[in-house]
Amino acid sequence: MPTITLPNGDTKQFPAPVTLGEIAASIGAGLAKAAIGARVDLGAGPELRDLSSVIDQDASVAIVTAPRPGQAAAADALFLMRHSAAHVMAEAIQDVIGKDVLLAYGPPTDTGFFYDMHLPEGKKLSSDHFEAINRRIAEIIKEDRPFTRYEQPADQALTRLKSEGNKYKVDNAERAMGVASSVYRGPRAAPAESPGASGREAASLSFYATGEPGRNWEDLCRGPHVPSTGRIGAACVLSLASSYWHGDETSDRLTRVYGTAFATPADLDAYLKQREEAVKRDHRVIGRSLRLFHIDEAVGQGLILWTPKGSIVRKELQSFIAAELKKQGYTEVFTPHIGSLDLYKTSGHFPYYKDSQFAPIVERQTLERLCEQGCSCAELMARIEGVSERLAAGINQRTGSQTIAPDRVIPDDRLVEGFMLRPMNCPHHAKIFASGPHSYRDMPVRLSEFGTVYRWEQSGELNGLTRVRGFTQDDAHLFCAEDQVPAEIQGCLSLVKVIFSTLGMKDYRVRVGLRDPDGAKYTGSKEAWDKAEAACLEAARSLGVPFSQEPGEAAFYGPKIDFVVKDVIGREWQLGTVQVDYNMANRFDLSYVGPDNRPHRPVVIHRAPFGSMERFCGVLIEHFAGAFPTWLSPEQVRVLPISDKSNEYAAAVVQALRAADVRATCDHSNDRVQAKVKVAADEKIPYMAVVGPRDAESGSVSVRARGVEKDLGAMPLESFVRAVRREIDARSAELGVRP
RNA sequence: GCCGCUGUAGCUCAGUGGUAGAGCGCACCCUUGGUAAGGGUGAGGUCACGGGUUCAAAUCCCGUCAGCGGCUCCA
Repeated sequence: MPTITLPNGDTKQFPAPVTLGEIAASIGAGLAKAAIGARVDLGAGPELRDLSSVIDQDASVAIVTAPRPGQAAAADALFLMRHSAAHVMAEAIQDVIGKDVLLAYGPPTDTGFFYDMHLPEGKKLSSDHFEAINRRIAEIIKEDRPFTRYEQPADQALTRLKSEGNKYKVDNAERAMGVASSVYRGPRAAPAESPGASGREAASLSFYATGEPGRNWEDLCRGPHVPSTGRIGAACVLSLASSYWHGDETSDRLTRVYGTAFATPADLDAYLKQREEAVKRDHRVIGRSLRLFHIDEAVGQGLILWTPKGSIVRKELQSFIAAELKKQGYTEVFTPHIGSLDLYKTSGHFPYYKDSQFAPIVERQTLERLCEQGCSCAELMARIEGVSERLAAGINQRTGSQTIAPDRVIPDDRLVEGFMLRPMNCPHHAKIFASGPHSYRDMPVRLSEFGTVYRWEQSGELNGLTRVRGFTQDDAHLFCAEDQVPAEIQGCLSLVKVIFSTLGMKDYRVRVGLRDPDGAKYTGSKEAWDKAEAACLEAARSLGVPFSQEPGEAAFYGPKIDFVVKDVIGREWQLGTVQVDYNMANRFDLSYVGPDNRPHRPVVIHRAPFGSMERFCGVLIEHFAGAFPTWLSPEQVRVLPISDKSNEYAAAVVQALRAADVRATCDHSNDRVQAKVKVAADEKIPYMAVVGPRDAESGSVSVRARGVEKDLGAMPLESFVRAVRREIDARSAELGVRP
């Protein structure tokens, strides 16, 4: 006698087990018609289920419906459609390419779905096949075949899958049954689930036929699905990529086919259009057309050349944050881009991350001498990577923990000294702190620097401004007494908030990176980590925005609070970051004198509200689609003389603007005004000042603001200059000059 | 780093074995025009780089480099 609780609190009693479809029908015919699945809570948390699923105990049930025309589809509905569309696409691909394509894993994602598959030797799938595949997808949807679920005892199902010769499905089934030996930490896009596991004990495996089992296409799958293919509004294949089986780079390489589905063809169309539009916002495209930055093969991969226009944007951002830092009592320092290898052995960067740093720089004479002595490459490496006895003893003594492997320690006279391009700024700042005595009265010491760092990123990871090999952090290190940590974290978070609110960036998420309980890469004591993690969580809670806690995302020296945004393609990038570090002070033996006249260890906070200037500017270009607010615009006003006859007055206008520290130029070309307007509009310049004989006579300018179809009319030059100046000073996000 | 795709003028791209092309941009000339492209002329190319096949290669093959999309990484 199941009692069903509906979302509005009503309850319904059924004399016998019922399907979710029957429950929908009992509520209303319209609902039954619109239903495509249901969200069910049997007491263990809500889960999505098929309409055919039988409920034989008390439960909360919310029917998931396909949206009415014009209504936005709910996440659950899209999930069901996309999960189902993955099956339809896989069937279509097998129809087009061949039945011998081995399917591996095909989950829904945030914006669609993908299916990983293994193509048999000699077979190829390329975008040339998309048209045929999409046609077949449309046919299958039109055929409106039911998604038919059936179950088989696990051992029987496994035998069958083995006979079909698809090792991926066999593997899926084994994992679903819980017999797999290794733990599957699924790809981030697709959280680990047990494909085909029908119950928690997985005594049986479930399959879905698109139509009639045994006759139509089918796939091992745990579900849930929409009732029939026709209930997938519209679906299409989008792109091809590659992936590793289980995300393991030593495992098989698979072909990943991305697709998406929407409730209606109109929604799908709108999505595809939006994707096209997004590409136009790509910072690499805008960066080239607006000449904001340049990457040159001859300079090197992932190395940014800031052109004059981009440099203005970056410089304005730096001045903006510098003013905020001054308010918070920071002091500025300058340090070199390179440091002794020993420094990074002390800080721990070299042993922990040597593979993601540029190779050490060793003096030429030393190398020549070693060559003459017949030193092998392997020997050289060992002697560079080794740690001196003195250094190892010091580090171990201070931290009390074994941070240097014994085989790393070699006699000082065998050691080859070198330098490194710095991967982080903190060691230099630590040495500045250590260079003089500090009283508790002077704490915290806040050292800031726009510090450029270099990291050896894998070539396949490089991406425009967002992932580079040399970048400048708006870095600072706060050396605090322990009881100052919470307030200082708050101060850092407020910087990030000022940046985001000034620039009108609302679409970000906050991530608290904690240590992975099984991870071995971390340095420092458990007690220190516990304290640091508690401080970060406390600060995140006070932020007033939702945040996620992510084990394994911590830095090797401490936990952190990150601000993450998405680019136009939907990829996530970490921008601002605040990291608590209880380790660096130990490693560098930093101290301050407390009120008790005894030395105390400071706690160090690393923070970079922009993160990296390169990445931030990349994201910012996309945020504004290149149309920067006036204060950030490389060119703020373009003066457009009607003809040569007005050149003299135009020059006077430019001069007046420049005198007020407004970035202005004049378009002297012999084009007509129409053309000059078009060019200035394409360059996304905030204001145009059209000047002709009439303006020269009255001392006015005819103003046109970006994004406004018509000109705003004439206004006195002086008031225009004043208005623009006021807008810049306010760092206004909007163009506000009006006559 | 791995898989796939791509690489032709400053930019966007056409050219599929037989003389290297277009539009935009650039230079110059005409035009002196009041708000999203007036007209003309011209310069500009080791067809990414290196090898191979061929009478002949931008085009076919191999390798390298770089870019793009993923994956894997990411202090």
